[in-house]
Amino acid sequence: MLGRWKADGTVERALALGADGSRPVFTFYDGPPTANGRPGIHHVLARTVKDLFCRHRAMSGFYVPRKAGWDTHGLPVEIEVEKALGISGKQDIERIGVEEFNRRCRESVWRYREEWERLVERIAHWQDYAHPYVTYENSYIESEWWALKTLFDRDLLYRGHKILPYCPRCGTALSSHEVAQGYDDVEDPSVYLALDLRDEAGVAREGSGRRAGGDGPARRRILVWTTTPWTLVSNAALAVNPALRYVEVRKKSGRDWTAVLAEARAAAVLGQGWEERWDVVATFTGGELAGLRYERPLDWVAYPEGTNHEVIVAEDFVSADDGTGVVHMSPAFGADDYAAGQRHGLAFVQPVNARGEFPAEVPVVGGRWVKDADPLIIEELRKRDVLWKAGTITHSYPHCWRCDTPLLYYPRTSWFVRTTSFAAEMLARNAAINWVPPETGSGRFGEWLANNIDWAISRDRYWGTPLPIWVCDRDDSHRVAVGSFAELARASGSPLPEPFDPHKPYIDAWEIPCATCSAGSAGTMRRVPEVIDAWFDAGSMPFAQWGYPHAPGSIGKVAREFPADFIAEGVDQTRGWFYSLLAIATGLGEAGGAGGAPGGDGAGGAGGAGGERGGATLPGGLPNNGKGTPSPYRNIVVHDHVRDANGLKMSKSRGNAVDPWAVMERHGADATRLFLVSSSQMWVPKNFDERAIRENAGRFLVTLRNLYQGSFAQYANFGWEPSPLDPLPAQRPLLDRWILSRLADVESGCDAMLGRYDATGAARLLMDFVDGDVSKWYVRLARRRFYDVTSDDNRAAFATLHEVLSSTCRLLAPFAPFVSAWIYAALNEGADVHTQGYHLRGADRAGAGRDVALDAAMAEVRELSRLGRAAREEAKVNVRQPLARMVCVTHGLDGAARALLADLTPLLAAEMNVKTVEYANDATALVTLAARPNFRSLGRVFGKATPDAAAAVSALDAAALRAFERGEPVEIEAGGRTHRMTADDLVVVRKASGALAVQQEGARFAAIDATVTPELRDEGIAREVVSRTQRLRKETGLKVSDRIILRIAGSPVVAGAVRAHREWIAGEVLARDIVFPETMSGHKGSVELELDGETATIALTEDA
RNA sequence: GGGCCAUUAGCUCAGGUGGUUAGAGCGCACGCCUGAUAAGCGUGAGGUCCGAGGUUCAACUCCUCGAUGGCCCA
Repeated sequence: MLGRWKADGTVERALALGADGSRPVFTFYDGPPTANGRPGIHHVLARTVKDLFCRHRAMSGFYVPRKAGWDTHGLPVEIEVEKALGISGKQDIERIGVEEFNRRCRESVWRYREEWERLVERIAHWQDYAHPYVTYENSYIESEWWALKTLFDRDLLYRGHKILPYCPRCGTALSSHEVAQGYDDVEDPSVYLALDLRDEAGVAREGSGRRAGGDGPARRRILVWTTTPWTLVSNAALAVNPALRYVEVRKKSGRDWTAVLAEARAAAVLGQGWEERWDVVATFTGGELAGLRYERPLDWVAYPEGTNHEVIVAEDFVSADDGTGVVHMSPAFGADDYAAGQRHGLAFVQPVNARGEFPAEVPVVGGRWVKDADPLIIEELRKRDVLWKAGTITHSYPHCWRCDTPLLYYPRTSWFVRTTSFAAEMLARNAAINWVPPETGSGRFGEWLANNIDWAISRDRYWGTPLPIWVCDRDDSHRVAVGSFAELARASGSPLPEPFDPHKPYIDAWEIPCATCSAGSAGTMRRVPEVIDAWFDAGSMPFAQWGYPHAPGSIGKVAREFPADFIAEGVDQTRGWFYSLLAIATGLGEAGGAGGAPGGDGAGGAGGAGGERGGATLPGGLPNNGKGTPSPYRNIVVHDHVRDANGLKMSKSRGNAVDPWAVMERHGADATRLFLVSSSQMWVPKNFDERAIRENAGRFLVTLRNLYQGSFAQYANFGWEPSPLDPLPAQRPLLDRWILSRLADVESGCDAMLGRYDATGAARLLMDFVDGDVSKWYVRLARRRFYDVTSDDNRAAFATLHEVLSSTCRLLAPFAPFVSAWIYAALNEGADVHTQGYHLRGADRAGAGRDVALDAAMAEVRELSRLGRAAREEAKVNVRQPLARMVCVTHGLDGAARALLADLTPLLAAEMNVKTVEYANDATALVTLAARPNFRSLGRVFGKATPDAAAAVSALDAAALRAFERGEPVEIEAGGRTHRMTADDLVVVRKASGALAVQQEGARFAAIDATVTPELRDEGIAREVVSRTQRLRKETGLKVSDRIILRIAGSPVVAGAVRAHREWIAGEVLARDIVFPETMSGHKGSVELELDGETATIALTEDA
């Protein structure tokens, strides 16, 4: 198929279908993968999901733009190159030179591109890889510059501090991804301090606290816990939880001081049974403690002027799970601390250098590595009488994954997008997104948004989109953001070189005369050194993939294709791409609402605000194309990860990663795709067991192929092809109408499920249909009709099977594009299934819609035959032995279905190989009635007495039940209460009794009369002879149309049976004659038979 | 350390709002079929519903605590 597609340009044609504006647009955005790692099996899942829904929508009549993309910037790329060069850390990179380093990064990105593209082709992920967006290309970067400038101009981009995990040995901050690799259990100090509260306006005097006795002692202390004593040097505040209860306690043995701590921590800090040794002299809420002042433990470093310090603040993050419920705050060394410091204007003291050492001028610990300073600090605290107790604790702490140095949380200058200022808007937009599954949107993502903090987008690295902000060397408050390359040329006064590379180090050479400075003493503006977070690259793709707004035509493109109707990625993207898309789109706002807040109505799809060149009049936001919501994606499918067969994460180090190529080789792309979506819902973690591919999806595909090759193609050679001579569906036999009805039902079911992004449901529905209805029932029962080439009935059977198989291919195409294309083309003169409509509606297939009554009747027949077979099994009479009669009791059919059941009875009789089928009623001796109680209904009435009531219902006799069915009142008594039965309270079941072989299930049963009369026996023998002869024909290698002479020798019983059914046997096995020689001895190819205790020998010769 | 999700037959999975007999497919066993044959059909055996408490007349289902695995944070 791949070869044919390539030769025909099938993929390109399909992708372009409707691009001329003839179809409504259904936009897909591809989350860009990095090509500097090999694709794994989880990528096959991701690609399958993307392809599947896009393909379905394209087949359903949409134009589906799906531009591929590559993520090419960022730390992972840099690390890859560092490894390749055998270097580590920024010093090494600077030594090699940024120019050379970035050149290698640019190459490294494409290391596996070819493999990626081959895999994508192999799994038939139809996407435009010929024109991908690449995040390092100039037009992409320029587009981001526009976005960053837009944010800057709206005061949404600012410079601040961020506390980052930092490795003092490598001199670099680590990303969260890197930090996550380095957690390790270590033993750290566990230090409790008792700090003096200052005697100022106390809470007690406000009357809000409750004091148990006396005026309070002279000395009041508050208990504080920390595992990083070295940060006490920069202590600025203490934090309490406003909602927690705190107690002030006094030791019973000594009355000279008190201590304050969280009530919930008292037992842990003061010891079990603390109430016996301590008096509670007051209780407060954390909120009441806020505002109190205290003495800091160490005064080695001065606080900056005008800052707040040595004060108790209330913060929600303080927990009662460990420590004392009072947290030591050092804004320079903790993210929570820093945030609180911002809120309360706390002193920012940073007495540690970039190597993680205290400067020499700090007393006691000067020149020490911070961790080595801990013991000295503890000793100092003891001397100063602020140490309560000191011990150690084992907990997990992050370390540098490269050099194993403990990381410090360290303040770095960083650029931020002020996402907090539009967090509410993001939440509102999120609420309009259809998340699949919904809980990811409301839960994981929603909570993340609710706790949103400003987005730190700068990185002190090399290979990334440079932050286009120039700062004046005279006054660093003079800043300008550059929104396009033309603007840079204009501002700097020098034209762009050819070629122009906006990456480091070249971009850093561009200088701009400062326009803000007064004339004559103008400073020079230089670019800030940072590059930006690669997530900003990814999140900019809705517009940057088209070079919006600079590139010609990009404004129209974005107007038409923003926002996406559909995206699909793994859960790990929740805080990554899903967030960056939403944050950037929300921050940029809409172009129509001139410079203002998002929410203006926009230009109603015009999207043409501003000229496309010139920079000065670039649009101030993204278009609103009238799709109703400005969220960058309207539907999102979140899939989980693929784990190994034992449920463990796949990883290189474990060696359990699965090579997708090997899987393709062994099972094929179709089976793999189908397995991945059908085996379980994609949003639960999937355990990947290769054997399961074969057993499920693989077997299904084999069945489908057999249906086509073995049942259709083999006989289609006899000359059938679709024609107006075929009977209309309404004129076809019930069996045909039934399978077409089922097909119509499955079609609308699959279409609806894919419409709401339930691929697993659709796949299972379709697979059950093909296996259960088509293969196990329709084809089996209709098989004989395919052999008789001349009749109308034969035409009906072929037309029906052709329709069923063609439609199945269309329904299957999104899941298994190869087989479905192959079979469809074979059935339909080479037509391409992928450009067909997915779902044919009633009008396209006259008179072949859903027939509910027929479905119900056939379902009943199938149930009865299942029970009937079980009954035969029980009676030990095989199916080839004809029997006289079968007696059934049906269940739950309405009038229309009951009428159809009568019409289907010949089918049931044939399937059961019985002469007659009777439907029994209550009067038959075969049936007894019994009542099954409905606990749900009875429970409402009887409560505790439900079990008794149920017993009473079960005890009702047949007479009472008949009366009940006639609508006469029937009562039961239980728990001292009399209750008149309603239809909800019980189900009347018919049970079998009598002499026949009976199987039943619930209220339905089938009984077989297993009596074999001599006539039936002869017939059985005749059928047996036919069966063996057919086998013999096959073994002899005869064609199905070859004529034979059949010879039979055997007991009188056998001979009699054969004579009695001579005509029929001859017809079945295409025998010109049946002869009965005296002996078969020596006849080559003769076969001994044992027939129901009799023996016989048969042989055949071809009749030339 | 915190949050979220999962745990049902040997395997992969179903099991609205609690209702007494917990289902399906595969695998397995046994049998059937032999004009789909490296196929097709049927029957059967397999389950302390992860564990321990609790709520209830009634718990796979609700609550609490724990175990294991996963994800995301720190």
